Amino acid sequence: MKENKHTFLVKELAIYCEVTTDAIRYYTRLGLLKPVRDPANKYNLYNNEDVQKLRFITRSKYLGYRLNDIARIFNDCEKGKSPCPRVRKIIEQRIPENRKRLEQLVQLQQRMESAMLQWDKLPDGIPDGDTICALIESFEDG
Amino acid sequence: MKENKHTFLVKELAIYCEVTTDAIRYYTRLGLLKPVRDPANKYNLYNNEDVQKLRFITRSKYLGYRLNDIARIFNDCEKGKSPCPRVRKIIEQRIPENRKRLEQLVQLQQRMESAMLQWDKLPDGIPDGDTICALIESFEDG
DNA sequence: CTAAAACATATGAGTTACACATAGGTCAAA
DNA sequence: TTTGACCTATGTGTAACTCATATGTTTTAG
Repeated sequence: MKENKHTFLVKELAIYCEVTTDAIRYYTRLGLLKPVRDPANKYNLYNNEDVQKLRFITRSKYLGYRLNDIARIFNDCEKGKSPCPRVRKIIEQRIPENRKRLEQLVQLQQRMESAMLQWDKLPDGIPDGDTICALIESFEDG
Repeated sequence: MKENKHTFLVKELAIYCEVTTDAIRYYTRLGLLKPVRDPANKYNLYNNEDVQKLRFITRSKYLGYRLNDIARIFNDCEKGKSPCPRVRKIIEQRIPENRKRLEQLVQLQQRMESAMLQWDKLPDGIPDGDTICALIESFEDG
């Protein structure tokens, strides 16, 4: 008995699922959500399936999936194919990617903090022909 | 006696400074580099000042500055104004921003790894009306 | 009844820093 | 002279929206 035929206008769906109307419209443009058009006024009518999909999108993004990953997942489902192998494969790629990105950001953070410390003792420079910014040009790693 | 009037074509500069020609052209489009045009063939001729600027760009990016930050820094210099106060202010903003981003990525990493572990024991699901992807929908934090 | 407020639509620009592709002009070597 | 390597400008694609614009619709207040 899941025949709950409730429909939502975009803002109602936004409030219900705690996302912005802009995001919903964007997902709709991408074809991730497929609302029915009210012929009277051309408004988009979203239903329970869209609620489920939208929640799925939110959860997927929370796990690092991108919108085009999600599009492919939906595609698998429409063809009656299990999306799970794809889902596993994507996360296996994304974990090392993210680890790398993380390490880069950690190092950037260290450089920035190190620069701040070094610069605390330095005066501001006046631009001459040789120097653009005394602070940046004097920075040394380590 | 720094009157070294050597000039570089784009690829020469690229090799000399270890950046791509595309990047140099992009910086040039943005106005960060201002090569002289050879009237004979309309090629861009970069000089020592451009070498200095290009190296400055590379160092600045290494410290987390963005191209439009760098544009403003160059602007200060052209007006004879010290860019240092701006440089300090930017890095003070960027450090907490980056820390926040870093924390988000750490948490994402934890979620992804946690998901991988949970999913190792789970079979692939077949799409039915209720489930899109059994793995993603079964994921629980913590 | 009407006018304004609050909602809806589509569409295009802006964000970041390039990489890549296209179409075409230039130059050196074989 | 042709070929290959170089140069130019310009447009597209990337990620996931947000914001702005112009315009149509529905509801509500006066």
